[in-house]
Amino acid sequence: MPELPEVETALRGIRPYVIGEPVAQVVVRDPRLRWPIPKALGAELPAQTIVRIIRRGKYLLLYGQTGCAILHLGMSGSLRIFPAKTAPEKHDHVDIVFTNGTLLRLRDPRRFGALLWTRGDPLAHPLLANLGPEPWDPAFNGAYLHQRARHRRLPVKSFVMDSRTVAGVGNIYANEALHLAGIHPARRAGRIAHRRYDALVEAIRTVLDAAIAQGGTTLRDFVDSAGRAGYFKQRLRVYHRAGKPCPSCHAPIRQRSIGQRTTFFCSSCQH
DNA sequence: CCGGACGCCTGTCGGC
DNA sequence: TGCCGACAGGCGTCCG
Repeated sequence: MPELPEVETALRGIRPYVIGEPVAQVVVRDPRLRWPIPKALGAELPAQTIVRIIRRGKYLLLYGQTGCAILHLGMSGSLRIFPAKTAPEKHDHVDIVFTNGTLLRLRDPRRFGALLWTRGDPLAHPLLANLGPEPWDPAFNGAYLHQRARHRRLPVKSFVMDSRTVAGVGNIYANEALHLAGIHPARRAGRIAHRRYDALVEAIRTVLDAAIAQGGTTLRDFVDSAGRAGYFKQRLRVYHRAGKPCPSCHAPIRQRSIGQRTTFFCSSCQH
């Protein structure tokens, strides 16, 4: 599910409820996520206060005083704020209960998500150490992409979905940004001109900004911290729109698989 | 080093 | 109505 805009939506929703709140307890009903939830999380986080929350790519980092929780929502994860007495439902694997009578609840039906605990710098954790720049980082620009793509033969769509290239761009927004930039998703990354990479950087930022403004995209699972769906689905130009008219030229949107991921594009406007 | 394939897990949907 | 395969927003790991 969640790509950068959905994780950012989750962050903005939970932040006011979580920052500065002392943790009373951590309830782990099922530790079997992508990696087992470490015992240290439940042992150390209670009695601490969450002092800071940031997003890095698709990761959320919840900083306590002696360590940091690293959270990833995988394909189907979501975070909700509830009154502390609210009964859990199926797939509600973890609660972080605060002393003020609220809790932060992680639901993840497919359990591709992760919740880890580190005492060191979370940005140096192996899962985060090799992430590329954030999309709005000035270092993420056309020259950077053009340089990094040199001699690479993989499809540009796979190239931008590689988290080492840029953090946070998943399947939906890669499709959308490539359409906005007029670049065919199967084009070899090393055969795209510098100027077209300038356009792609702008397109990625535009699409992500717009999606965040709509509270993300809900295809099925995703809800924000208050349980509301995101509305960017209504603005999708190509994703899940096979056979429907291209918003630019009205030619039918095509669908094929690239890099084992479903890909949507307009063969008339994207080259 | 690079690019592609696989597998993790559960739920849903379409076709027969 | 029921069953069965295909597919789904991610990504670490393995293989050639």
